[in-house]
Amino acid sequence: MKRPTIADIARRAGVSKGAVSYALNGQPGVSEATRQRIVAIAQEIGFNPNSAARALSGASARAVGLTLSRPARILSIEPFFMGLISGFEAELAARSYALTLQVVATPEQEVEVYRRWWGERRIDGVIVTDLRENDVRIPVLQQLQLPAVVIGGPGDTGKIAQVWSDDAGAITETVRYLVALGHRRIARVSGLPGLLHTQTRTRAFNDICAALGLTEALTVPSDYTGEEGGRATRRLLIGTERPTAVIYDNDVMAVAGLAVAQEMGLAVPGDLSIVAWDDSPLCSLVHPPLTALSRDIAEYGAHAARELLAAIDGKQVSNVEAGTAHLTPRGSTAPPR
Amino acid sequence: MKRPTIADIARRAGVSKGAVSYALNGQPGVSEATRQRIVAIAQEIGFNPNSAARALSGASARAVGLTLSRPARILSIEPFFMGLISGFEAELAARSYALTLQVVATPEQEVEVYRRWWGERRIDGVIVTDLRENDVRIPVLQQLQLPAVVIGGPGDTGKIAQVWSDDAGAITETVRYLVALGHRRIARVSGLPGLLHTQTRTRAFNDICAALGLTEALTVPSDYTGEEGGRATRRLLIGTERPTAVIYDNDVMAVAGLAVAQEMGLAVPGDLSIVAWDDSPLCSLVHPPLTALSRDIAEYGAHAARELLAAIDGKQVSNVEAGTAHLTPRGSTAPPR
DNA sequence: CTCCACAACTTACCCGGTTCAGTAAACACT
DNA sequence: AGTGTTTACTGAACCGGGTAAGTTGTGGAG
Repeated sequence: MKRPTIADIARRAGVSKGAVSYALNGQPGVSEATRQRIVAIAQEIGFNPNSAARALSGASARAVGLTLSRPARILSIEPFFMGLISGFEAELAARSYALTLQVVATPEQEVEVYRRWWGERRIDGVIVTDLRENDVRIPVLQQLQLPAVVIGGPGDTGKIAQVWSDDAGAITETVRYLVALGHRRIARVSGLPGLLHTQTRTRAFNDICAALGLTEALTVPSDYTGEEGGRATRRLLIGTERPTAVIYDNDVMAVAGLAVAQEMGLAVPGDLSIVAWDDSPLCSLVHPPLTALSRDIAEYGAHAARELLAAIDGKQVSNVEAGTAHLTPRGSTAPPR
Repeated sequence: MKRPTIADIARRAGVSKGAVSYALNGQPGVSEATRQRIVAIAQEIGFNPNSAARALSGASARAVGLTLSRPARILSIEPFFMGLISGFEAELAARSYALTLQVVATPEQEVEVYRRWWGERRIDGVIVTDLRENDVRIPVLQQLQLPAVVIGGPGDTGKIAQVWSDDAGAITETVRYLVALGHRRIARVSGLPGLLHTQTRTRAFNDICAALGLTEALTVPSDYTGEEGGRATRRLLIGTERPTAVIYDNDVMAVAGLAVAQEMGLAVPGDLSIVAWDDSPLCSLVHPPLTALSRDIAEYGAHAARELLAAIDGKQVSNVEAGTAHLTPRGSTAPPR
């Protein structure tokens, strides 16, 4: 089948290509009557502008890029990214931007992908996740002047917009809640230590524990996988002075931690309370259901997409906080025995 | 920053644009010495061909499309799709094709997206998941002559290539295994009944149960969500003649089913054996770990991507079976008490 | 020495939109 | 009536690659 072009429309409407272009883009330069006639013809023959031609003549590519830099085995089970993607999509589809995805292994590869995309003019902007300290991607994006939005700060990203949620506030609330229940030995199994938001959480965790006089606040670094989360939990629970509550940096590790506790014959929440960060259906469907730090991840993604589209439109955007995760108590937390 | 173009390379190399194009694409028409000089310059200035220009001049867009047609709440937790995406990516990245993603709500919307992508010349082909009976997408793809690969057959897709795994064989093996353990009352919680592979599984399940003389083989339709899976499980377990084993069509429902059993005071696997379809880390990290039907989903995706790229290259492709899921026994299956 | 074949290029047009400069007609204003 | 100004267009250049057709230059055969 042949794709209809504006030349086809122009011929049928008896006008020039230029007039068709003005009419379809809502530009001034054609009369209302002509515009309606042209739009009707476009509708009728099912016209869609060739995105390549459009991108080539200076306009935008109407696409944004997202790189995912976790190994496949983590990506497949981590609900966070799919939630994020759904959120992006809702916003992007509304403005008919496409989302281009690439799975990468390292930040260096990610930089390569950004350079390639930029050179290919394939995308108008990128969404950057998992901000690190002195992130190598930031200077590259600035150099290329590629519109971007960073998720996972707050951090130093210069003029690049950020969307973040108040992790410090959330963890503070959680520790206060556990202490109110009577817990004194609270541990934490964290995500990848290189990520900025992990560091933010760890700092806030240490601060609030110190403020409340908890001397044994311990953070065990992990990597978001269930296996590692389970191992970290086992290590925490074999000590003589085992914690009575553990906070996990994602839901997958929390579920794994729950399984380890059950396997070791500990009652949850009687012997051990568990809190998961990032609520997902996963938390509700295990037994007992997990107390979790909930936030609307899709909305978080939608927010980021809106900021990115604004940046692409040339609007100066600033750092935006997208809302704090709030504690959703379920069956996995209780006063210690 | 200005993007380098072939004109820049041509100027620096002292040749014409055409020569550069021939050199970079490995076409005859330039001497080996000139080619190497041109390639070196391209390398040096970090040249990437503008994908829009390339797509416009008749060549391919070097991108393929994937639509995901499940609600966000299912997508976020279902490990299958992320595994599939990782698999695609591995293959696509190797040939530097981009993956364009769109989340849709209905098959009709999906068709709209295909039409738009085709009109925009944004993609060279699409990957179709969740094949249905009399799928509305198939005739559209044939009409548009858009290269495609279908995942989730086997079904009637005319000339469009299919990649599928032998679900009937897998479920037969599973039922035989459970019967060998001594189970006689085996139930199944299925995925969306409209999907062709769900129907394939149901038919095979009924057939093998009949062949083995199991009269109470019951399939309860569900929708892949944990909530629905849990509800279906509860309905199965409140009867007087409750099943001693349940097979779930995905891991999420299986985990939910496990939680329901635990909540109802049933021991797994003592009172109830559980089998999950599609192994994911999720199955190993609950307690007890779930016996699952494993297949390499990423490889499944990679396979599909290879077929699609072949179809785009104009090679005639046929239906391919991508390997059967095999039973991985873990702690959730045992002889009934 | 002439002619031909072929390699190694160059030239020019194509793809399908966007956009700017130009133009003719309609209209307003003095 | 004559002079701007505005409206509604047209025509052509342009984006950056791909490629068919044309042009050189070189070497070998006769």
